[in-house]
Amino acid sequence: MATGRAGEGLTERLQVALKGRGQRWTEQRQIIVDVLAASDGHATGAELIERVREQDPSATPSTVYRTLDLLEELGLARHHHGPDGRETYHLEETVEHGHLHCRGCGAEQELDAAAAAPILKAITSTTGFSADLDHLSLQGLCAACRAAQVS
Amino acid sequence: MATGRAGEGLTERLQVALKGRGQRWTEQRQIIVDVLAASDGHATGAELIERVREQDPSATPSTVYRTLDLLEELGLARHHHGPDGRETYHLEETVEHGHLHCRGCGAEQELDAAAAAPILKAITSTTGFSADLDHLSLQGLCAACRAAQVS
DNA sequence: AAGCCTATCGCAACTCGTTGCAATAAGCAT
DNA sequence: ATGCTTATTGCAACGAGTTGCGATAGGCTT
Repeated sequence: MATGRAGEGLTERLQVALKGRGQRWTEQRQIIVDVLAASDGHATGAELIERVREQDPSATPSTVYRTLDLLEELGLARHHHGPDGRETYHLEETVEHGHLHCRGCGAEQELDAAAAAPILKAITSTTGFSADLDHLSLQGLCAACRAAQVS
Repeated sequence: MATGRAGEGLTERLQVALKGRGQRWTEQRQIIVDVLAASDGHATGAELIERVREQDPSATPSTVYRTLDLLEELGLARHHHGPDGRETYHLEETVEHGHLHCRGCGAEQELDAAAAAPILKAITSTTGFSADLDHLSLQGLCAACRAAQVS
């Protein structure tokens, strides 16, 4: 985890996928993928840019965001929006998961596929809608804060 | 519907609530509330600013956003983030509801409290988390798109 | 090895939203 | 009505993210 260097398999998969679409493998993209791999968990766009810049000061926001979009198209990365609307990215390697933001204590907990299954099922059965777990970002009160609010 | 003028009761409620907090009732705020009331359904921050400007060209983004925040504190308005992270506001008068964005056809459907109940219950029972319906903004595939995707 | 096509990059300008600060004005007390 | 306190406004600068465009450079062809 968080090796600081994308696994060889990952880089190769990318090169092949890009070539197949007539797209190119560049040093910049290597760096961005590495940074993303090193930021296991989540990172905002701004954070990623900052870290990429440490390795290549000439990198610009547009390039980073465009690469991030590309990685999403390839199904390699995902992004979701936090409660403030800011973007957060993570590698697809990371298990697909949802997010729960507590507006009481500000804590953020993850929601893995197993825990989410009953929820997604409830959504489908009441609305016919099949929701993407990765975009499931809820805000509310966690159990602890609800207990504390008995007041 | 969409009267273009906030109901008298609404304005009065606001004035009282503000006074109670040592805050002030201003022409700007009247305009913003009116615009919000006229935009039945939802409107992005930028849209609201534009409409407010039609009535008062001297209004600035900061004022509008600050007023919107205030209205939320008072429980009079709500905002949520669309799939692109942009903000969308609506009056609290509007029934509390969630949102479902279909990534297939781009349609957006609302999720009323009754339909959401089983979902919220599932969330609470599997995570102990009590989610806010108004921040429930899901992305996925609607029934129609899923059917069309049988491919 | 040289050349060509075009994907990618960096720049600059722009949109949406936020924040600090000084000037204005709302609403209370006199 | 006059003055005082301070909430609110407008401005200007900033942070995050996006987009158009000319310049660079990747990688295939010859």
